[in-house]
Amino acid sequence: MAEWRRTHNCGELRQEHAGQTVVLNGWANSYRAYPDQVFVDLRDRYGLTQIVLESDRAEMFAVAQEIRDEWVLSVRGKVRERLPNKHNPKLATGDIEVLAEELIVLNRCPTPPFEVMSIPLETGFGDPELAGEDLRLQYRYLDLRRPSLQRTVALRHRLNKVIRDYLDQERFLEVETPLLGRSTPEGARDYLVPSRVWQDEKTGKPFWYALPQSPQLYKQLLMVAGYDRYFQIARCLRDEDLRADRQPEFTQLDLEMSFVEQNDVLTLVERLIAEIFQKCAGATVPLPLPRLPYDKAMLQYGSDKPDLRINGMEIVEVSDWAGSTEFRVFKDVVATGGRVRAINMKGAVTKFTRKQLDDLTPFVQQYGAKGAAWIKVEADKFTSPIEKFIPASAQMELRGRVAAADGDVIVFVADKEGVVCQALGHLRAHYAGHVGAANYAPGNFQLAWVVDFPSFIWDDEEKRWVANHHPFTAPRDEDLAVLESDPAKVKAKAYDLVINGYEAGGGSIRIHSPEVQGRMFAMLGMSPEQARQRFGFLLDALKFGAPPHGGIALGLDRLAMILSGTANIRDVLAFPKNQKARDLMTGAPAPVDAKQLRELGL
RNA sequence: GGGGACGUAGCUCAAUUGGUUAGAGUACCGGACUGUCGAUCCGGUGGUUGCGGGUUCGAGUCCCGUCGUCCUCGCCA
Repeated sequence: MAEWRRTHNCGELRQEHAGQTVVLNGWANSYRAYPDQVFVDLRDRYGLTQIVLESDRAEMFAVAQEIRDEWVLSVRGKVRERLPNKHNPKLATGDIEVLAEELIVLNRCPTPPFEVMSIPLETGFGDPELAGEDLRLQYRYLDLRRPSLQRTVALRHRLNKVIRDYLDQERFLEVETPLLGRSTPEGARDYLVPSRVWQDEKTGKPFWYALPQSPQLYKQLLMVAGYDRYFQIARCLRDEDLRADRQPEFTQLDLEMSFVEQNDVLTLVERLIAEIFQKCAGATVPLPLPRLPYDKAMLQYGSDKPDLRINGMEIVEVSDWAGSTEFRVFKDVVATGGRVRAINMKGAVTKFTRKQLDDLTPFVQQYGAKGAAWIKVEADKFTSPIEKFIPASAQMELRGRVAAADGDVIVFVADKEGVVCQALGHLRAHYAGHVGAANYAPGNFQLAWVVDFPSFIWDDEEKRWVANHHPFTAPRDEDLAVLESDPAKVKAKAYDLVINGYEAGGGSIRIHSPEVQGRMFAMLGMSPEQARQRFGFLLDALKFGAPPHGGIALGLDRLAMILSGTANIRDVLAFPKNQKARDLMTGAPAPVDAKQLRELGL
């Protein structure tokens, strides 16, 4: 058989190669057939090159006429400059073409279930008439041929490489930790793996491994072991319901450092982040990143991951004002310890119909609020269903409080504080684009650290304090004194990296003192025995000389989403699962043989 | 577990809001064409309107159930 292996790829030939004999391999991206000529655009990862096959080679030409989309071809031929006026500026290789002298069909392809690509790579990012996502997931290997997916796969590679290069330079060691571990009670549901070897003697049921929700425990053990700078690009698994930005298995950059305080971690990581944005998106991120206290984020933006691309539209506390109006809903909420807060949507009067204003109520009801009140601020009056409950003096005061000008729309939510935050936070994020308050231009990245998270949150159902982050997160030194007496006031040495409204990562300084760790477990309602049973090995390790340490985990899938400008996490994974955690290509999860189950005692 | 949207030709969509034989683009098949490049032109094949039931003289359209996909609340750090 003739030599068919490529000498060049489909994206690299230029005028300077004219006259050379080359061999190209690739997929037929499209074909255009004439009686005496067939044009084929040959595609690989690197680009498209036009092949011309002519009828003077009768045997070859007969085959060429059969070529259809996605056939795999090898073409030997001579590079030549295209005829005058026949250059194609849409193609990087558009100044040349390859006149085929020999054609080898490496593989035929049936008509694909959907059109892979009819548009040249360089002409646009969006693929027109993209087939349904479930169909594309079923034939993922075809979908992955599309340039936009090839770009994100390449981006993931680059992201990983930038991370490894940077952390290597910073003396970090990449260490792998087990996939098969022990289930721990806190946090998300585990994916479980039965043990064939270890079974309960009485029942014959297997014991279980758990797949890691994160390498959290291991990285702390590595710190105890003296590996003072560790990282891992680690797969994590959580058996919870999915969202557009969540997969059952996902990838974190997990890192941990010894002998550091919070600011050491933030400084090192934000330099890494700036490097990532520079090298993966060509974007310059100014350092240091803003540090935004959690309380301020919740008050102003109603979210612990605010989208800072939104200008203004900040939430204003008006509970005291609301209590002085005649509006019953406001008065009752304030009287029962709730909050009334407002957002001023600048210039929004002309942007909302009456119906759209009334639709604010069902919108906030998604988040548990009873409704949203609104006021149109016009020349010298308020227009609103609740206008009659607001005396003139209160109207004047409100204008000042929310800096209202004519043409603005003020929106209120009155409820328990948590509900108000969530409702107004989502309202702000949802309507910012509508009222033109946001700059969502591609390449606009707004990053910040959110710091000073509460250590504990009160679980109303279980009537106890639960760890906001996890039970190993260190409280701030100055809050240790009130750990037991006023837990609501205790802030943690915990931090989240927030980018464009996404939580891109989070971490904390860990407790390294067994004494403090004991107090923490006690606060969480865990007896020493229970704590020992659940985390005994870690508590033992901490006793054996644990250094002060802390770290962070960055969600690399989300980071890749942000860098590539997609809102769909499946776009940045080679082989994603769908929203019900199914792999539509392989059919997983699937039943297994009875024999396998018997061996496992199931 | 709850809420919402969607499901029509291989693919992407339409069908005047319950009315005759369900259309278009693309793909595919055949033909025409000496340079195309999202080729063009002519012709053709292709439909259990996701599935099951119901209402009606009549259902792609309305109702109930079910399956699937996406978004979302709960959940998840």
